[in-house]
Amino acid sequence: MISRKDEPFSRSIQNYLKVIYSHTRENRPVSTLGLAEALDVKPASVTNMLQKLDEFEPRLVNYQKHHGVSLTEDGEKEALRVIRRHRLIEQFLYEVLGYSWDRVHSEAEELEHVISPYFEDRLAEFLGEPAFDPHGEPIPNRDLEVTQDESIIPLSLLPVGKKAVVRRVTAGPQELLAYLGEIGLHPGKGVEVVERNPLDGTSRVLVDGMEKFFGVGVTGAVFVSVAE
Amino acid sequence: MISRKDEPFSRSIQNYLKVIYSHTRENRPVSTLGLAEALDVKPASVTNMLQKLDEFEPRLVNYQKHHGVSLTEDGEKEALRVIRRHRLIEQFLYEVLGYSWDRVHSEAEELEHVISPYFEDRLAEFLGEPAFDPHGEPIPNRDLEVTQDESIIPLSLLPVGKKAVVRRVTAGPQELLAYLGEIGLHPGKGVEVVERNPLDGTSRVLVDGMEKFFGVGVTGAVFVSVAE
DNA sequence: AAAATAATTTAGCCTGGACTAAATTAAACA
DNA sequence: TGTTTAATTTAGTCCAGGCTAAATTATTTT
Ligand SMILES: [Mn+2]
Ligand SMILES: [Mn+2]
Ligand SMILES: [Mn+2]
Ligand SMILES: [Mn+2]
Repeated sequence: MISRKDEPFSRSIQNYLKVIYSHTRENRPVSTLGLAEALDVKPASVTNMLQKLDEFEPRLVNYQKHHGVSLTEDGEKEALRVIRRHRLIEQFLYEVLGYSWDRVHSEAEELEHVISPYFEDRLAEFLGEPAFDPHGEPIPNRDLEVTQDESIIPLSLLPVGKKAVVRRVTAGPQELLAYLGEIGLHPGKGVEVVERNPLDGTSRVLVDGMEKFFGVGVTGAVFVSVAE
Repeated sequence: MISRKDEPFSRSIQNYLKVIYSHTRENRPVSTLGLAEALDVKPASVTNMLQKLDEFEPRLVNYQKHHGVSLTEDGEKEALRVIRRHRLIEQFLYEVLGYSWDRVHSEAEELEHVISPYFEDRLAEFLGEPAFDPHGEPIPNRDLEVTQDESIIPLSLLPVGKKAVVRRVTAGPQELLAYLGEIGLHPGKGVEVVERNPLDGTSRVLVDGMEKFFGVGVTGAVFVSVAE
């Protein structure tokens, strides 16, 4: 039983919680190996940290030896706090300081651990309480509620010929993001699949008046909503 | 001999360098005790760190057992980099996010270690390459040059009856700064000493149309330039 | 110049969060 | 079901940067 002492969680702990959160959005309990990769840390270090996290008071994760971890209510709250800061900062860097959207992530990854609650509030206010970050990811509000639009689908599933609007571009490798930005594939832009290879899913896509070719690696990471 | 490895200096090291820099602006080599107080750390820890700093390659400080430390060229460069970031951030918090000037310091104290060179450049540009922070302290420019106005004097030395303009309010305890802000004692404001007690230096001061009473603790920390 | 006091340094310890190598457990396959 | 392989955990280290207590050096006072 480790007491909380009212100190903020360490930067390491915050990173762990955030990664556990995003990974459990998809496949339930996360594996040690998965965390190790995402955090760029060796598996033994992950086990170590999970054991600590598991005996925090109040408990932040549910950890079962050899069966992965998931977040408790409290762990999820904290993860969402970090994510809110991260995305607010990204939005600030993009809108105010003129960063390109492929540069915002690494900077936010550091700042998210350092700004005070007061800074967070002032920044959110200054930005006009934004609901989305530059990649189209939802920013949890002050009460940590996340608005998740149900009606969005990956571009890989958009039927040929249907017009759609880009809603979210999930951060892949920095260079990919840079490229997609250059060709104008941003949230809000219209897109249409003009042809799709039935074998490997490769698509010809009309974006910003130009035709481009994407594999499923790309079309699976771009989310769109079909124009009504 | 400790190699640099091109990693950035740790947050601890940055804080040490910054404090050594400001303390040596006044009284030459800084004492272990002085550093310990300023850094809120025990003297033994300071000695420890100074020994490490002294064998960095390239060397950051000149340290002589029992005779204090001072910065080398390289150490001063690094200190100025941190100070530039600190003051740019303070200016941002004050001008853009609407912080009061007594709240900017503690926030900047953290952020100064975390922002990237790119962030620094973008921020400086966004702010219009400011030369002073909210307290009137000079912000080193991109080449780390500090403009120091020679003609400013502490309010404690301003002759009775001479009109002057506030130029700098050196950060004291937060509450004092908050009070001085409330009564309008900011850089740019006019002031005049209407009477001074010859015994203890206590002064009646006209500021923002109101008369206030200050001890030398205050008047020594407020710097003014005499109106031409 | 000796004694008393103050400042500094040394020695040894601790904590967080990483790592490697070895041991163990779970999963997949024959 | 037994065996091989993959994932995970344990055990023991390391490093930064703190700390306390004891030892040492400087400074001041008598
Ligand atoms: Mn992070
Ligand atoms: Mn994002
Ligand atoms: Mn600092
Ligand atoms: Mn300042």
